[in-house]
Amino acid sequence: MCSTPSNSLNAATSDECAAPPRARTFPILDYDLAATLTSGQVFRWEFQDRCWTGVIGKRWLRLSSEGGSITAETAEPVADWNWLRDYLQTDLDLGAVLETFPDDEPMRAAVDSCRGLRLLRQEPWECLASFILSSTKQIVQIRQIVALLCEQFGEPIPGRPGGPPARAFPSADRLARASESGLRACKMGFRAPYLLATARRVAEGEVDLDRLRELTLETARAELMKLAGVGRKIADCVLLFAYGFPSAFPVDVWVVKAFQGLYFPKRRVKAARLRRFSETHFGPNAGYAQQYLFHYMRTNARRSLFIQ
DNA sequence: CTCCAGGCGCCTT
DNA sequence: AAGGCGCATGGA
Repeated sequence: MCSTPSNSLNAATSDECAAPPRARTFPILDYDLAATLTSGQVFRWEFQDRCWTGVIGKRWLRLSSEGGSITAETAEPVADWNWLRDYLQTDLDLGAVLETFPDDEPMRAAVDSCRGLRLLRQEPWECLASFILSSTKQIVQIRQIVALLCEQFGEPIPGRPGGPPARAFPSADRLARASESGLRACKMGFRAPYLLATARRVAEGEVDLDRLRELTLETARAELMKLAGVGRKIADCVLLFAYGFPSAFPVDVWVVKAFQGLYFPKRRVKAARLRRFSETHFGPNAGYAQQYLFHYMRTNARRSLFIQ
């Protein structure tokens, strides 16, 4: 795979009782890795040498997709791969999710254009911090800010074999000890005080991100929205991308634009109304449907189907 | 040059 | 409750 000698996987599987492998292949159908990693739910993956290179927790890795499988290669041996299975959500029955989508023209177009788009299950702090940085920014700029933040504050971890160290996403503890000007140096502008205040509250334990898993969607959302720089939209992104609440439905400018022309062609529609509409129209996996529409709007549609 | 970007917080009505 | 505006920064 990738640009490395391709014997790592074979060596690992043929050499029983040896050290844990550095590579692992997951058989999976209907998984569009490129769409998934570029669809604006996550901001650190880079495509180079026909592989996707990124960091999950404190592990550097690269992913490649061929036919009916995804192959992962890490910097160091891994005994238990459940962390990656969970992140990629490889056990999810995507077909069952797609079946719950409404059978209307825009939904069909969105699914047809990127069947295999998935939702990841991200680490909550990284997801929360990244989306605090996302407001009124284009995805390319969010990626740049996050990259600078990781370079500046992230813990060095083993990277590509023979290459420089990679960086973990900086912890809340570390960012809580940063200065506002230090954060502004990462080009995040007016978002710096928001990120700093939220990092401090998480670091102090005033908000326990792990505990949110046990709450209802509404209660978890209310907890997130107590944090600086976290409104309804960013809270819903975290609830969907990190906690896996399937009905969390982030409404952003793209979703407003898409729905405006489709379902509310006459009057100007507000985000609150779109959220209520989404609860009934898109079914139990409304969040998943939203991600398909969002990605479709950003890539294929532009101003063809939705905007006359 | 202007316009706008996966918004939020705060200030007016 | 609902609408308007400023906030940094950089693509398009």
